[in-house]
Amino acid sequence: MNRDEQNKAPISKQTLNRMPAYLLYLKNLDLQERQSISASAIASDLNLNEIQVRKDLAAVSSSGGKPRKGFDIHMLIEDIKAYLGYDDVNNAVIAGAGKLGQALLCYDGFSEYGLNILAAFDSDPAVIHQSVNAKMVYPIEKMPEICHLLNIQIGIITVPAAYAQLVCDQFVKSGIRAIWNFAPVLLNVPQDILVQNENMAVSLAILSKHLSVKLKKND
Amino acid sequence: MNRDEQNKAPISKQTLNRMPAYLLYLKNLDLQERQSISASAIASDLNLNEIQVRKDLAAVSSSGGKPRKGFDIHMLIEDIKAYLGYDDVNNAVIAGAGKLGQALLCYDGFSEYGLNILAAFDSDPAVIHQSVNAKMVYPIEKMPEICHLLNIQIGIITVPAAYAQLVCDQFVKSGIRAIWNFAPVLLNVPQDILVQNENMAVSLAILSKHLSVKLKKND
DNA sequence: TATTTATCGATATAAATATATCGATAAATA
DNA sequence: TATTTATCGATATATTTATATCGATAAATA
Ligand SMILES: NC(=O)c1ccc[n+]([C@@H]2O[C@H](COP(=O)([O-])OP(=O)(O)OC[C@H]3O[C@@H](n4cnc5c(N)ncnc54)[C@H](O)[C@@H]3O)[C@@H](O)[C@H]2O)c1
Ligand SMILES: NC(=O)c1ccc[n+]([C@@H]2O[C@H](COP(=O)([O-])OP(=O)(O)OC[C@H]3O[C@@H](n4cnc5c(N)ncnc54)[C@H](O)[C@@H]3O)[C@@H](O)[C@H]2O)c1
Repeated sequence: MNRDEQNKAPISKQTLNRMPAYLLYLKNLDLQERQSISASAIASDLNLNEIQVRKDLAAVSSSGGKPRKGFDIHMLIEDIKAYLGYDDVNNAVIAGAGKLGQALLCYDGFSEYGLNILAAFDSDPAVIHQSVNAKMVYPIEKMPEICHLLNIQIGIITVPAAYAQLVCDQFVKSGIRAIWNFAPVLLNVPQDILVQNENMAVSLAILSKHLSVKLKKND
Repeated sequence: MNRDEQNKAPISKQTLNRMPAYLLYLKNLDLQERQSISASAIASDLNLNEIQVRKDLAAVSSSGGKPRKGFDIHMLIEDIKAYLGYDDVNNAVIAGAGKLGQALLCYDGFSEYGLNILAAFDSDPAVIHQSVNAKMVYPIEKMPEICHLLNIQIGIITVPAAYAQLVCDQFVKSGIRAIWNFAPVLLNVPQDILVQNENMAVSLAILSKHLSVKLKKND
């Protein structure tokens, strides 16, 4: 049990958003070379404010940092993983074994984050009953049965936009509790189901704004 | 020229993040059925605060809303697109024509956001000199030449994590001004280059936290 | 035409988040 | 061992973001 679960205030959304970056940074440090690191050093490397980093880390660290040394890297990694829930394995399935769906099926890196993709569903006879990266693609009609059987928590949507709501409804009926949506659609779900949109549109807007500002300065 | 460019304060980051959702929502409205919509109605449909929506829209709308009617849907769509920079076309290339890179190459939806992917680069002889969705995959060595030739602004990184920094450096040398990075790596770039990370880890952390909280409540 | 009303936009307040200050302390150094 | 110092963590302040209040107004209704 970490300090958060014991007595600390819930962690802010912004802090949560920064956590994966800290984790990535810490994992790339050479543990042979050093065992601990200060919030100041992390802040400097990640171009963040030093106090912000210190507060973020204090919020998840189980043991705290030490003056003149900082935080124990290994413990901090474990604390962040535990906080982010990467230690809890969640079963997931994909709806839509097309280009993107297959890329996700083939990616083994998700296990790092506790995501365990077990199977996929599709409506196209050309892909069903085949396996992709040792994961079966089932006909979409089998979704309720298989989801209940495998105790699936997360449904991943990679069907064309036009079918996303339909497939979403099927997921809800199949007992999933969260949806990871890659289709450019705003999904309607019951209150207790979480929809996490992977919205590339936001990234593209930020890129586009950066470029247009730069262009203007050069004018 | 919209009101922002004329005289208004710069728009907040949070407002920018919500814009793509407004745009998607507005695009799905039936223009035959209705020509205008109120901030209150949008807020209700998107589960957002009404005042927040009104302020967000006021920040980008060129003409403002009218009492009892709201905002003109068509104009609002155009205003948001212009604000997000989706009207400005930016040329891009992909480094890494593997599973994910090819999915991106095949996706034609990016043109909606002003992203124009022209070609890809790879080091694997099995994929180079082939075309994917009518876009050529060139040997990675040709990157500087082709990027300069095609006036590429954005470099998309879909190589394995271990090669991401290397490829990133090549992009910088090739004169790109922004990077869209899908590899789980924190890239080092010069000050004036923007790195936009497509960090699926954040989504997975949010999903995981949602599920773990739910589980606890049921205990 | 007068009245009502939904909605806007401006201004005010509240909440969340970021940054600054400073005393305490563990490790390094003299 | 005494002194210095980098860093922490607590508390304070500033900034950003979200929400509330309210008068003005264009459209609907009487
Ligand atoms: N490819 C990308 O890079 C990319 C990027 C961003 C977003 N997206 C979104 O992801 C989704 C998938 O994109 P894609 O490029 O993989 O498309 P795709 O056409 O390659 O794959 C879609 C798959 O969904 C299946 N399908 C269609 N209707 C179905 C249904 N009712 N039930 C089950 N399966 C069904 C199809 O048979 C196909 O295999 C789209 O919504 C797209 O907008 C894709
Ligand atoms: N596939 C996914 O769903 C997914 C999801 C999230 C993140 N990612 C990340 O995206 C990246 C690509 O994933 P993928 O599944 O497409 O991998 P992949 O192995 O299918 O593709 C990688 C491609 O990069 C090429 N490559 C390797 N080194 C290169 C170099 N030095 N120069 C040019 N090309 C080079 C390879 O030849 C290959 O074609 C990885 O960093 C991965 O972590 C992938």
